[in-house]
Amino acid sequence: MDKIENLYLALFKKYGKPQGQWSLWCKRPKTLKEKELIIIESILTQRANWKNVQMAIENLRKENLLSLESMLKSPTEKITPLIRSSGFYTQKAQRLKTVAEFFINKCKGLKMAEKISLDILRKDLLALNGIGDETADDILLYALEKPVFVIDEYTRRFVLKNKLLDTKAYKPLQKLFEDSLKKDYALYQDYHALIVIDGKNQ
DNA sequence: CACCAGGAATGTA
DNA sequence: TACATTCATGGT
Repeated sequence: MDKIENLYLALFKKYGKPQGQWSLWCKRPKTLKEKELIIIESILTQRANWKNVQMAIENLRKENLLSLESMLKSPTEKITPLIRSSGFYTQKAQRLKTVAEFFINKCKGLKMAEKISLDILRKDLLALNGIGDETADDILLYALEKPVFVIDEYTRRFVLKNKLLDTKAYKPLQKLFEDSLKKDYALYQDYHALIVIDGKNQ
């Protein structure tokens, strides 16, 4: 009888498992390399459409820059022109370096980062320049497979459309989903992806 | 030619 | 807390 749960079932019935761009982000399990790619994509996709992000990803791939390790070693001036198509390229080049530095140096690698508690990790990510609520949760949910529900513009429209809650604030919306659903990262991944897929379909 | 796309930081009231 | 502005490209 829970509305949030029923809306998920309706979306899944309509679209099935998230496809296309989401097939990697919702893949389970993921290799370490795939997780690093998702972290890089989560930065590049900030206020950018997926097609433009993929052009940047291809450029990075040609230069073997799709790992956090190589990203950290590469000078910012080398990254900037490669990610031009994703927009805000000066900022994003710096943000990629910041995130790579965090996971490689501070966490001693992605594998070690996964062992850190969700609360600490989220706080540390938010302290980084260029990482806000949404990007932090993208990384936590899709790359580190932590049970946090991602709130974005599509989710806000979804909540508004279904009259679930009358606010745009991040935390209350996140709590709305997390309180109504089983604490399951796989469910959170698919649900959020389906909300975006459905939103783009409108 | 105007508007928008998986945002975030900064400043103002 | 709630807006407004800035950063910027490629697609429609």
